[in-house]
Amino acid sequence: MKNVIEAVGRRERKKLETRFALRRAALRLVAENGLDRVTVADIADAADVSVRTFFNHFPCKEDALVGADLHRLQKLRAALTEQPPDRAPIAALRAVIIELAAKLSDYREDLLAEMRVVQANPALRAREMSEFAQYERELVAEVARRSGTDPARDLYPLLTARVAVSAFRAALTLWCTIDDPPALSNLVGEAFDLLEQGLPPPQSR
Amino acid sequence: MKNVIEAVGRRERKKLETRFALRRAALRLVAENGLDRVTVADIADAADVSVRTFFNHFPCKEDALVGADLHRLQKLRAALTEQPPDRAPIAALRAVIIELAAKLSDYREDLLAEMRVVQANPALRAREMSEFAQYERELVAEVARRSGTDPARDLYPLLTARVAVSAFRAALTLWCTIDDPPALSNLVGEAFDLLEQGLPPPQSR
DNA sequence: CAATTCACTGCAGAGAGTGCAAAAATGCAG
DNA sequence: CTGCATTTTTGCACTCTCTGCAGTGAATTG
Repeated sequence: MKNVIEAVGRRERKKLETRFALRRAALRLVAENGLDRVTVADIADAADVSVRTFFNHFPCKEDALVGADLHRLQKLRAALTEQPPDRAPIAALRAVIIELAAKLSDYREDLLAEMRVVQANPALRAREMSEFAQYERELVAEVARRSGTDPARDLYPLLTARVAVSAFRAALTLWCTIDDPPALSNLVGEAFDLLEQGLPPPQSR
Repeated sequence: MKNVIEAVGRRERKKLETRFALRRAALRLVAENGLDRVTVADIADAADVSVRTFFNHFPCKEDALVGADLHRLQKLRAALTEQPPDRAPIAALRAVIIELAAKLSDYREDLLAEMRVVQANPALRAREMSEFAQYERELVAEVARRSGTDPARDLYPLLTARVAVSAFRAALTLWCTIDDPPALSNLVGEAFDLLEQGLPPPQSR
């Protein structure tokens, strides 16, 4: 939840303001009372706008809480495309995901708050999962291109993309969960190390 | 969608009948018209029961279409617990998931139909994803136990469980997608082979 | 053949979400 | 500053989802 509002005109700025106000209010209320004990009317009231305005910004209550970031998604795929073509897909994925991780490091508190709310509500978990699924789908196509395989006939691209996202998710979860965590990028690196070693059991490390 | 109704009394049998009738009607109608052009009333009518009855069987419209199978979930975890303790977690996961795959082989047609509907509707995809997330959570705990690690401090169990589910999903997707596929168990085995080799790029295979 | 259990039903009501047209705020040219 | 176009916000009517409750009838039990 970035408060950094870098828009130009007042109109755009105000629009973003109400959007963030709604998002903030939604997160706060749901954290306090639980998803199904908060109505859209409550959220709109707390943000001091009408219910209709809420639905102008978000198609449904849940989207005010999880909000998929399409912009980031496209940038991720672009970054992957720009990786050197001789790099193995799993290595290329590692590089771009570590890059992404570096950008997230500043938002640990916000991510933590959001994660708590999401974890507590199955309906939100479902949304978050499908957000990650979007990432997977984008990456599958790119892995297929890089490796010259057909995702409709070969397991490799599907598996590799999904596994990479799993690594990111695992690192992110741990990073938000534990006290005094190492850098997110390091955790992501660790996860990819494990992957590239074929997930050896911890005893043999 | 198994028509195998193995219940005892007439009452139970009829209950299952209406449940399956609702499920069938829901799948058919949504396949034909799309999720948001089908109301619960439509589904109930098609299954010749009241709307209220629909909600006695399913908490929401979507659940009539994806239906998480808690029974299977518990059996999977139990199977994992019973694996020999000296087996590496990834190998134990492989074994139980291949076992699960074998049980699914008979239902390819039904799974395919369901998958088509699910793929076409983001809201259903989200639900399916969260169903898989349930699997992940069950498996995390068991991997942690087997490997003596703490899922709150170590990446290993989280990553391993999620990656195993990714392997299963990737195999399942491919199995339902391609014409004349190999046995699902073989695809799952292939996926785990790739994992245990650290996802080598296809050129080096 | 009672007595009980349980799936099913209808109804009333709260909440989610949409379409539409009017009102308010903003941006811009003269 | 002033009028005009654009965009955001708003209220209203409406459909659909989902829940609680009370009642009916068929299946089950003894």
